[in-house]
Amino acid sequence: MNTKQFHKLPETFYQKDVFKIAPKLLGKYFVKKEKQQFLIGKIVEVEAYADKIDEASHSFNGVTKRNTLMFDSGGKLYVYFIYGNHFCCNVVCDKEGVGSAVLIRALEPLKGIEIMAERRFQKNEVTAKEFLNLTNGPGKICKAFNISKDENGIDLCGENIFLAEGEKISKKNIMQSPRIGIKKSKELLWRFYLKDNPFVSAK
DNA sequence: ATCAAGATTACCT
DNA sequence: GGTAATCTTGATA
Repeated sequence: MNTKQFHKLPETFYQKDVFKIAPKLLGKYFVKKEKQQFLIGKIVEVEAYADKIDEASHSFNGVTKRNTLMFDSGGKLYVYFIYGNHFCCNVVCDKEGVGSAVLIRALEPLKGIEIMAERRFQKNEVTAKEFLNLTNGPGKICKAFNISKDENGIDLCGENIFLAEGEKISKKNIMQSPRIGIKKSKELLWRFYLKDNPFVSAK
């Protein structure tokens, strides 16, 4: 298996408004190339984070040491550490100077499931219930895909971690809701997820 | 220097 | 459905 068989998303895909990109990420494949094999998950839930108008965003108050990548040009991976335990990964959007990114909240595991299971549950077989629980949350995705501080800033147009064309999603299957786990800017409906997909983190 | 909050998760009742 | 765990970051002094 090599990367040629994937239709990798081009740089131009990412250099647009975050609010346009977020729903388009649904159905795309999130791919990580590892020594042993590829890990692949279909994106089923995301959240958009913007600057200036978005009080919940890390970028709301301008550039800091942590959020610098959000202001970089689109097509990078922004990884941050939260609650003393978890990493979350985001797709940086728009042109340089705009502080926006899309949080990847849930994946449907497609390939490399044994590796994900080992990292999440310390065993390579999973029950049906555990399968649904593998990557249905931002911290769980990073654990299963072994993504941490070291992956912060990775170029999504490179060979290591990238997004690829996946399933075609019809508009009527895209649900919209308030974002999860935030206190400010709750009124913005910037969470997008696939209707009836069992790997979505919450209703 | 100090401190409170946080884009979560797992485990409990 | 509620909450403890856990520690980095950014704001304030």
